Amino acid sequence: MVALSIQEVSRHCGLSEPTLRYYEDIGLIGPVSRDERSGHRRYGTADVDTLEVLACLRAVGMRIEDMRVYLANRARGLSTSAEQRDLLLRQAERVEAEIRAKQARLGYLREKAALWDARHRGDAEAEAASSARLPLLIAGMELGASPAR
Amino acid sequence: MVALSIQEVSRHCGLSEPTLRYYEDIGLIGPVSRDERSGHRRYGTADVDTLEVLACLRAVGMRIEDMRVYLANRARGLSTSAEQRDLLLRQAERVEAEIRAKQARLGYLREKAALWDARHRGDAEAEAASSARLPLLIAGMELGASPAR
DNA sequence: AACCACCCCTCAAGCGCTTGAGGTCAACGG
DNA sequence: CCGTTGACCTCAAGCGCTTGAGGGGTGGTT
Repeated sequence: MVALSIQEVSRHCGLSEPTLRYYEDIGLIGPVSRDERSGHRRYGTADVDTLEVLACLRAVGMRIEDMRVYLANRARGLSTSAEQRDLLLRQAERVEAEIRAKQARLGYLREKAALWDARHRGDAEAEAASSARLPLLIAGMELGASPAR
Repeated sequence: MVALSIQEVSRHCGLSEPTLRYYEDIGLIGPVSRDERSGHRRYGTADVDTLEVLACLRAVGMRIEDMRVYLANRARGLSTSAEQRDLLLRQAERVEAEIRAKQARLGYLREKAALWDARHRGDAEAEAASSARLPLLIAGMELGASPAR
């Protein structure tokens, strides 16, 4: 039985140490066993496996409550496989929307930077051109879109 | 002098009503004038102009404190144009990194969905193939990357 | 006049972490 | 043997909103 420290687990699966503690606090994982004398967390293989999955789900922006559902389904095995698939596909759609939104925003940022650069250089013509392009970019953005999740 | 309601401004610039109130609370904008008898907020042209900019900056993930800097610089005019440009370009780089991270995560999600779908269909071969591809996708993700900002 | 539907208001709490303060334990060098 | 890292611990507060509770004002119907 391996018994990794919080730092090792953090590096391994890319979740910060506070996040690991937080996930334990809210009962997503664990309770994680402790080193008798120091009281430090020692993560076993099962914990790490679960955390790897959680890290990926989190990375794609899944909410905690959906993670709970996913883990519960996983524990129940095959019977829920269609549900698992749909949970993930819905999430994938959300991520795609976020990517599209971000690309639009990126265009805006770059144009706005060009505008200030033109001002900086005292290039009135370039400044006017940028100013003219900006409203189009704003129009291209889905305004209602969430900022970052 | 126009005097838009909070709902109108919200729709116009894509910030939620609570967010508009919040931005006023923390002094990013305003204080916004009020309708004498009802106490409702009435936004003027200057407010709306500022909010349009803020909506875009927020949409690209700029933090509140950077927005304050941006607005302060804007008020000071040309002298800070190079600074403005750099503030925006730094932000653009962050957004690009986020997009790359999200695309990697999307691939992971889709593969994981395929895995559960294979399980659902009882297709052991497809399941094994998906299982084999997943670790590569995980390896391709920048694990340390922030989930969404 | 009473009722309803809206729009707006102000708190207060929740979300999913991050950051920071303050303290313990274990191994190391001087 | 003492002092210093360094990794860990536990709160508590902060971030940037969102959500929800509890209420008021206005306008149009019955």
